[in-house]
Amino acid sequence: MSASDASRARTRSPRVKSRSPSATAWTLGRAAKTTATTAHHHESVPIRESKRFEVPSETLMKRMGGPSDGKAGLSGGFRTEEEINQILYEGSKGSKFLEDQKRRDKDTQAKVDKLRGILAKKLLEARGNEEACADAILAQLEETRDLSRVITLVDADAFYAACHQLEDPSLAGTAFGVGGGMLTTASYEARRYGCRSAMPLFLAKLLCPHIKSLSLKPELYTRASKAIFSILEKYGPIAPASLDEAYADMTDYCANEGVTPAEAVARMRAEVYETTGLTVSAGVSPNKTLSKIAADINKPNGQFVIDPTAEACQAFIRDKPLRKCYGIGRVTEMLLNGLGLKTVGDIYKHRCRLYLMRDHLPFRWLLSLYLGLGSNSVKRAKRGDRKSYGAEKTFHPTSDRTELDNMIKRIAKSLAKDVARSEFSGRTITLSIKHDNFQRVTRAHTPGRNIWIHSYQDMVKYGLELL
Amino acid sequence: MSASDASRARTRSPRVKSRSPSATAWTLGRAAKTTATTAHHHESVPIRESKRFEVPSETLMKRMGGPSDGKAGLSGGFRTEEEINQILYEGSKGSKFLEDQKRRDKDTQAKVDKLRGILAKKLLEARGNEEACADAILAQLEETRDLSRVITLVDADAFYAACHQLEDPSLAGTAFGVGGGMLTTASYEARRYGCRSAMPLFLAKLLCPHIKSLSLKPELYTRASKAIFSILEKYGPIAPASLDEAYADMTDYCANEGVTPAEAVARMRAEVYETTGLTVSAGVSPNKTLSKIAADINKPNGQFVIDPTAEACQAFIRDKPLRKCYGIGRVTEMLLNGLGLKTVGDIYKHRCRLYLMRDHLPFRWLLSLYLGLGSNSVKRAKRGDRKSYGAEKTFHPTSDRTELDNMIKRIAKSLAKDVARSEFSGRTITLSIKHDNFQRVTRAHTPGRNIWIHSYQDMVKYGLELL
DNA sequence: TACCAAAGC
DNA sequence: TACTGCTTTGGTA
DNA sequence: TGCCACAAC
DNA sequence: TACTGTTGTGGCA
Ligand SMILES: Nc1ncnc2c1ncn2[C@H]1C[C@H](O)[C@@H](COP(=O)(O)OP(=O)(O)OP(=O)(O)O)O1
Ligand SMILES: Nc1ncnc2c1ncn2[C@H]1C[C@H](O)[C@@H](COP(=O)(O)OP(=O)(O)OP(=O)(O)O)O1
Ligand SMILES: [Mg+2]
Ligand SMILES: [Mg+2]
Repeated sequence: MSASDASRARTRSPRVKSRSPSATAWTLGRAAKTTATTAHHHESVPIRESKRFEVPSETLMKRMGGPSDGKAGLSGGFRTEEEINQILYEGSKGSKFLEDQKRRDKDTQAKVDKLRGILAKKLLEARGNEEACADAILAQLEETRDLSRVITLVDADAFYAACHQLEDPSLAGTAFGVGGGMLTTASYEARRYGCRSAMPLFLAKLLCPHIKSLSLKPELYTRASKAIFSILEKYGPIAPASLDEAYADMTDYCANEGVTPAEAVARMRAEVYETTGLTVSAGVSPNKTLSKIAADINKPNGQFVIDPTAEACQAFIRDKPLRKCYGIGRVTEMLLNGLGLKTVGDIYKHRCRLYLMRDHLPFRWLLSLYLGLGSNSVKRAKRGDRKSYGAEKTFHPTSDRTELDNMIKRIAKSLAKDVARSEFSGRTITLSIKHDNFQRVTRAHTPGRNIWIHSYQDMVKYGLELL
Repeated sequence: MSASDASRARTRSPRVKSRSPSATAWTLGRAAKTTATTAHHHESVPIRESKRFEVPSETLMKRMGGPSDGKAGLSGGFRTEEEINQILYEGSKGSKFLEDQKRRDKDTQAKVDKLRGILAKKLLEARGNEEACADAILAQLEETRDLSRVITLVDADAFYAACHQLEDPSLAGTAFGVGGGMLTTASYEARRYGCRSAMPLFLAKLLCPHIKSLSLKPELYTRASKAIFSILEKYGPIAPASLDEAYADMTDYCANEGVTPAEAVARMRAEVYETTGLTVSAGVSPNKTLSKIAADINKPNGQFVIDPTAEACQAFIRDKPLRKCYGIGRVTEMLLNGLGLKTVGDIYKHRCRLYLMRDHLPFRWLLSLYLGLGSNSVKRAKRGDRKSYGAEKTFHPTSDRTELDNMIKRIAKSLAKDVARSEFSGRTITLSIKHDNFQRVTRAHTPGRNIWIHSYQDMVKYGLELL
């Protein structure tokens, strides 16, 4: 940090954290690293074996599938997951992205090791009452079970792709993806080859050389989204969860119409299709947690209903891999794997050790997952509830500070425009830089409790000086 | 980093590691942290219990004794170690130093947890042949045992203090320490109160209010050191390990004079005392590792001889706490404790798990420790072997960059003088800054394989620009 | 409050 | 050759 | 090579 | 109120 930077930081930036130099030292050494020294008392220690030939670990290979992989259980394709991951790995070899994936994999492995260590210690201190404690909590959670409502999750099939297909019906049945350079989704035909959301086009082409890619058309999706939601609303209160999915509370509809949930949802899906030309899939159960998982089961253009009984709920979720649950991603899955859990049912099997680990894991949430419990509150968020607006752009790596500054300013302008249009204002401005090794640093500043930021000038004034 | 820094860095400094910005993002948020949000699917999860009342951990309390504590088994004082640590803890409460100790303690605990986790995993994969493998290596190491030499470690008693006492005999029997503000050593009388090396004076006074502190007089110690070593040389080749301790190979002396090692060492110690007025303690065994530990046993002014048999060597070291071994400090001790080892004998008991952990621990070195093996090579380092020179100074924390720069330059001058006097030159210059929270950052630079640094100008030119 | 990791679409 | 852009949550200091 | 943690006196 | 100064080793990226 230069002198001028330092002084600015001192007068204003809180991120210095009152850490001041209190000593300095110089060392002048023959070399940065001294080789082959006789290590005093270690003289008799033989040299450690050198590292083995590098072979990608199983967990790293799983990472290759991208974030969406493992969640949506794709099947019926030309290749197995292993073959797909192998191709992706070969195609990624030597890239900085892969290096970053390796780093993350190592970090996660380290977390797993640490957690297992804590478990080992806790097991020694176990008092023998863990099962009783866990069971007591299970009983307490069971008390809260509410089977009275019909909660549906509706999720559009290959949403962006379907929207484009509406515009251009000749796309039907062809392999294509949406997004320039990076796929946001892939048509079901493309998925058979292994193409997925969040996959770069150049890799998708390794899997499916004839894949076509379409540019993003955001207006298309918001329009379709509104069309879908306005139909859903006829069946009960809804809570949109993203552009292409929403929860609906269809309890009253079923009661009023005297139809089963299955029938009600079938009607709703049919109406969506007839009105918009889009197919949606749905999951139905007494709560959002289960419905979310259920919606994936008969995708695309299907539905799955879980009977509103405690038994059906538990039976449904018991054998599901933990990764299927909303909130359990790659890392949490590996952590739980490390403790010996693979499926939701294992939560019960290992409730003792989970109880011991309750300070390090969301214990009660896991138990309620096992019981098939979940929230059934379906409330539409108000527009004013939105917490933040952001804008981001990736560019060719640059080490030219001026060029960087220009980029930063351009993004700020774009955000400012967005914010102005929505009449939003905030108190904390955050600037984030992604480096070409995919590491990110963020710098944030809150000028004051009552100081609201809206304009481009404000953003740059407060944000850009953070570096 | 400012524009000017960045450009300089690009042209010269390797520490940028080719990490260039590749994306920027802005986020404008309502607040830095949003409170009491309803967490989608986690809604039914109750809030975690808040942290317990803060009470210092056992390991943190052990830290209070300072680095020397636990190594040198002080005993016969007025207070127990626990009482001493309690007083030191109270005296340190609220200080940044203590915060740093807490941080380090936490880091170490995390390491322990991680290691235990790895162990747990390895235990699952255990193939059952670990004992055989370990025993094979033990046998192989046993082959290397060499009992033929008489290796002595001589270590002066309360060295700096003793030097001062020679100058001022009235200090004899009184409680005093050496060092302004920070004690480098304490007289044996002061040690009875708990005063130790590396203890700040203000804490020493809590333990021993009448302690006197003397300023450092480096010439005194180097002179005394030379005097001692020149006597040791009469008894065989020596290898100084610090100002106040040296290894001596007395094999030939014993053979030529026809005396036992005990008698030879007694003579040597007597001669040192008669000539210099300083008492030294000594350990004798077939290797440096054992002699080092042995020298502490009958301190002060005593000696301990280990018979040159495999049995005696093993019996001697078996029940010693691991911490007594050279190379096992606070962290390594805790790591080994975490694996269930406390004494050197436990290395054998747990050789199977140590074998499993051989990639994460110095396995063979630990085994040879258990066997009581060690190097017996006693070679005096040549003057030209020295690898680095350094200088460091602690000052009142400052956030004034100019003041800091001045300090940095002053230290560089002091180092340059030292280096000039010794006609040393090096290729890597390192600048280190200690902050008031005791965190350190270091920046190093090697201008080139054939570029040698000696002058103040070189140091500042290459070093100061590192920040 | 600030920073980062994880998770979702 | 090449790996997005958006929002939210939770842990930690 | 550069950076940090650990260890020792 | 307050917690050094010097040298060396070893792991990791
Ligand atoms: N990683 C991503 N980056 C950007 N946009 C994404 C990403 N994942 C999904 N989207 C967009 C495009 C998707 O069509 C839309 C809905 O996502 P999602 O429901 O998960 O998949 P999908 O609707 O395309 O297929 P399906 O639901 O049939 O599995 O959100
Ligand atoms: N942490 C330290 N910082 C600075 N100087 C130290 C430190 N520890 C020791 N010294 C100096 C002062 C000591 O007198 C000298 C020799 O150290 P050492 O042999 O460990 O203790 P000692 O000789 O003072 O007592 P004894 O050997 O009797 O236990 O080195
Ligand atoms: Mg969808
Ligand atoms: Mg000594």
